This record gives sequence, structure tokens and C-alpha cells, in this order.
Amino acid sequence: MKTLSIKDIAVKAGVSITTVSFIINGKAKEKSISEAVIKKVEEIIKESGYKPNQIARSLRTGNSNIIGLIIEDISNSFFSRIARLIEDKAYKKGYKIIYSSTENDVEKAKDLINMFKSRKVDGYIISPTKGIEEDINALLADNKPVILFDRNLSDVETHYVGADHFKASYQSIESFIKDGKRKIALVTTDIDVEQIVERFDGYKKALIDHQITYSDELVLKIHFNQDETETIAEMKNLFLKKEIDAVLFATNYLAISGLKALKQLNKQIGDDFSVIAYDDHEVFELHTPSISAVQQPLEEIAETVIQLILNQLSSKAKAENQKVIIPAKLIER
Amino acid sequence: MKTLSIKDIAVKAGVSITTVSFIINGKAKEKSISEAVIKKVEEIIKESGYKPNQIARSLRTGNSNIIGLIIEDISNSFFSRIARLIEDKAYKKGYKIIYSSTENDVEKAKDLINMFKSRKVDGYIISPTKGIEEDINALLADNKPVILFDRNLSDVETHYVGADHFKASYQSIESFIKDGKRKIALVTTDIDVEQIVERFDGYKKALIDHQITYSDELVLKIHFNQDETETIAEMKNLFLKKEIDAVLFATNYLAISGLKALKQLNKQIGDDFSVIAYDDHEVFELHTPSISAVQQPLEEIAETVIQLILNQLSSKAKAENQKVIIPAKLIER
DNA sequence: TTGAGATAGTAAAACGTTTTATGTTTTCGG
DNA sequence: CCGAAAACATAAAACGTTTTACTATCTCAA
Repeated sequence: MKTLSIKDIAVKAGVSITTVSFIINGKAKEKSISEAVIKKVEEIIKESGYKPNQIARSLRTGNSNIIGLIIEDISNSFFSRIARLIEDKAYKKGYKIIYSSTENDVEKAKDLINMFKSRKVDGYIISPTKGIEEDINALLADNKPVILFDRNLSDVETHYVGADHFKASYQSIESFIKDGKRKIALVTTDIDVEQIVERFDGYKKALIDHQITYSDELVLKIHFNQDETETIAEMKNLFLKKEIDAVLFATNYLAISGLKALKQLNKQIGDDFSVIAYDDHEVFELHTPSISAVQQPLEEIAETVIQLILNQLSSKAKAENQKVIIPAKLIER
Repeated sequence: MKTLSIKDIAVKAGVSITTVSFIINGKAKEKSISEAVIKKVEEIIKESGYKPNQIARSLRTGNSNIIGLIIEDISNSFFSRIARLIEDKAYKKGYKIIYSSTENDVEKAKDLINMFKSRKVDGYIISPTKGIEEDINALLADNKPVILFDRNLSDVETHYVGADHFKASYQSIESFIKDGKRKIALVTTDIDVEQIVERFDGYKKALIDHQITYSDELVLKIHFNQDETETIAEMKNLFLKKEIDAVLFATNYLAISGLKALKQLNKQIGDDFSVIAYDDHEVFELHTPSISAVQQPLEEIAETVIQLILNQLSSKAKAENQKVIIPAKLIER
């Protein structure tokens, strides 16, 4: 069964292609097409089940009603939840999402941008890796809306939405200190992106502000993408060697690995050993004892992101760049 | 900066558009274009950074190198992991994925199929909801490859990949029985899809085969999409009223809610109260005590799915429909 | 009764490719 | 040195839309 084209509809209705197009695009009134014709055409469209070919449409108009979403890893619950929220909201406005994971690999990220570019996506939502500044700037030069989220790039002048990582981290450490902790460790990753750096800075600053000397020895940087068993081994090492009384994990997957390490060591979390995780996860609520976590307001982030991009898309005029920093909340459990 | 077209390249190289097109598509040899021309054109393409417009390409060729992935909910870790694996494998073969979540809503699912159809995706990977049989059959009639996964539709004749839900469920119950349990509950959902039904049937059959009478009272069907607090309330009810000594949860999110309910009730999991969850989740490994779970072989499912669809895509000939049932594994913890 | 504006509609170009059919030049065996 | 085949290259149609510019008819105020 050959799929229908606008031409088939036109022939069936005995009018021109142009007329059908106007009707489909709601320009019938404006172009003064008679009620009778409108009705007839609409009827034929309905009963024949004709759906415009979006590809042809895109080719002609240069836009696609698709938003490209580039994230680090869809299987990470932080991203998959954000993705779901963004998708939902976009869908309601008639936009579709194409997503892809970069796996924090610059080359793949560049590839993806090219991919999206040649598919003429209307806008980009990106949680960027370091090293794609140029590519993003090229998009901006090309006048495409780009919203960065989760992590900012200082060399890129565009909208950004993210949590206040520095403050959240600072407050977490402060809460440890209030509980009398002094030997506070940080487990983080070695990827060099802004939000990770901020979490680190918050940790450091909080210590110093409270007259605790910062020590490199209490900071464990896990190599990104390394095998989990090795990660766990390194953590065990940290937990055993030092008399640590508290640890902040800079990401949820690190915290999960950390909990596994503790379980293997049979080390109890309790009065003399506290942990806080960055980014909440169901594991933390259900864990015994339950684990405090820094909760990023996903809903709010998604909402802001989508708001910003839709604004951009509707008003061709380039709006003032906005940097929206949303406070994160420490859930004490 | 106007984006380059094939025409610009042709002009710059002093050859025809056709020639450039042949070179881009690797048909240069076959069409006997001279080495010299090939080289020159390739050079110009490289230095100018020209990328073919995929939209135009799609319009002309009728395919897009895009595979549509339709799942229930990307924020569910089962699906997000599968999605990640599928994306990965597809990417390596030069295919992109567009995904969307149905939220188990037939109307949205139909919408999505239409969406994808008008975007000319080359193939579909679908974890279907009930009620879209017709739409899928239409795709098949249109000669588009469709792979169903996770849940099958009996009224649709196409490839299917999924775990052996019946058996996994059966074995879970058997393992309870071996441990001396007799009052075994099932918490499931009320959505009427094959894999949920199979899990239910496995439960029932195992009981009967071991001379335990089946009782409706021990089966709790949670309304899909209902608020979690209500879900938890219903579960508490079940756990309190009856002297249940074991419970099988038919999905991972139900199990997570169940654990929350138990926590609120302060009811311990242990010798006199066992649970098994369907679909593994990090929560279960880290829970104290850790929770047994039925683990679906995600990697294998993703691999099989992608294999099947790529086969379909490369050999225009419609292959024999395959129903691949992959055993699930009960991880006893 | 005229002609200006409103009303109703359409032809054709353009978007950027791929591909078919065709044209020109070169090579080389006899 | 002829002519057929091989080598090299291209023009133009087609994919399915949107949109610009245009034609034709009708209405009604002056």
C-alpha cells in the first residue's frame, strides 16, 4: 500500500496541492479558502488517514520539531528521570526528543552533534563533556538554541540550568562537622567537568572554613568508566587505611559502589561513620540505615530547561543568556 | 554561515553533482570515476567539513538510518538499561535511535507510531501495550521491520525477544516452597500484558503443582499509574491482614514500593518472611538483608533484538519470524 | 459603470539529495 | 585506422512538502 501524499488528497478533493497545504497548516482562513472546501478536504484527510511526510516538510522548512538531547548515560537514573520529564513536557508542546548518550567521550559527543545537525534538529539540550566547547559554539553561531544542563562550560555563552553543586556540597560537609565529624573523606571521579569540580570545591571550602586541614589523602578520585570491582577495591582501601568518620560521595553511582564496598567490609554506617550521597536514588531511602542524600530538584530542572528552549524556539530573537542555578536539598535521613 | 550543499562541493571541484554524490556514497569505483577526481572531491569535502543533509537524503531514499524504540517508561531502570545497550549496539552499525515512552497509554503509543512513521524510521523496536496490535500490523503490512520485546502480542505475527517469564515465576515460587513457605503472596499490576500474565500463571501453576490451594486473597493487583503512597497502603494492608510467609513482586518498582511498605511496618525480612523481586535492581543487592531477584539477561536481550532488526534491515527479504525466549535467572541472596 | 479591494484559488520554484538514462572521450584489438 | 567497448562524466527527474507570486472572479462604494 503506497503511502498517501498531499497530491493524492488534492486530486481526491479536486483542488490544488497548495490549497490542501494551506488547510493542513491552518492558514486556510488567512488565505481565504472557502468553508466548503476546507470541510471537504478535512474530511478526506480524516477518512483516508493521511499524515504529512515530516521529512519532506523538514526539507522544505528547515526545521524538524525535534529536540536533540545529549546526556552522559541514559542508564544513570539521574539522567533517565530528567529525560523522561523533558520528553513529557516536550511532547505536550508537539516536540519530539532524540536522545543519545555520550559516555563522556568527546568524540562520540561530537559525532552526536553532527548527527543531530545533519538531521536538522531545532534545538539542543546538552549535559556537555569537556572538549566540545567549539562544537557548541558553532551551533550557537548557526543560531540554534542550546541549553546546557547539569554542567556548565565556561567557554560557552549560552543558557545553563543546574543545581548549586558548590553549596550543596558545602552544606553536606557542614552537616558532618556539626555532627562532630573531623576526618571527612570525599569520593569523586576524575572527569573534569564543572559540576564535579564545584562539588570538590565545596568540600574543600567547608573544611577550611571550619579550621579543618584539607588532606589529599582523604580524597579518592575514581577513574571514569573503570570497572566496578576495581572501584570497590579502591574504596575499601580508603575506608580501611584511614580513620575516617564520614564520607561524601560525589555521584550516586559512586555512592552505590561505596555501599557495596562497605557491605563487603562489614563496616556499619552509624554514629561513628556517616555517609552522604550526591544525587538521590531509591537505594538510599531503603538502605538500612537509610542514607542521607543531596537531592537535585529534577522536576524543576526539567521544567526550566524545557521552558528556556521553547522560548528560544518560538521567539527567533536571541534572548539574554540565562544561568539558572537551582538550590539542591540535603535530605537527612 | 550558510551550510554547504553538495552543489557547493560540485562547483568547487568543477564536477557535476552526480559525481560528488557517487563519491560520497562509495559508488565511485562502480561508476568508474577517475582516481584523480575522487581524490580532489574527497579533499574538498574534508577541508570544507561538508556533511550531507540527512533530511534530503531520507526524502529521496525513503529511509533514515533511524530506529524507533518504543518503551513503557525510560525512567524505569529495566528499560533505561536496555535502551542504553540497544543504543550502543545500534550506534556501532551507524543507526541512531529515537525513543519515546508510552506510559502504557495506548493513545500515546499510537501517536508515537504515527510520529515515527511520518519520520520514516527504518525499523521499530517496541515493548508494546495492549491495543496497538492493529497499528503494528499496519507497519508490518507496510513491510517495516518490527521487533517486539519484553512482552509479546499474540495477534501480531513478528519477531519477539523476551525472557521466560512463566518459568522464572514458577521457579521463584518453587524456591519459596522448598524453603517451607506455604502462604505465598503475589503482588502484581493490573495491566493486561502478556509478560505480566505469564508471571501470574507461573505463580499459580507452581502452587497447584505442589498441592497448595490458590487463593485470590493472596494476590494483590496494583493499579497501574496509581500514586505510590496508595500502593504502599494497599501493600501494608496485605502484609498485615494475612499470615503471609513469602511474597513475589511481579516488577521491580512494585518490589521497591513493597520494601518501603515493609520498612514502614517495621516488618523484618528473614526466616519467616521471604521476598523475591522480578527484575533486578541495585536496591535489592544493597538491601539488608539482600533481596533475591529474578534477573533478566539484559545484555542478551538487547543483543538479540538488535541482531534481529539489523538482519531485517539488511536483507529486504522477510525472514522467518523468530520468537526468542531467553531464560531468566533467579539470583538467590 | 467603474475600478479597487476582497475573495478564492493555483502554478511553479525551492529545499538537497539519489539515481536513471544518456552523452562524450579514450583505449585497443584486429 | 576503424569501430566497439570501456572509462568517465553529467543532466534531469524524483522524493513530498511549503510558499511566493500570480490569476480570476466577485462585491460594492462612488
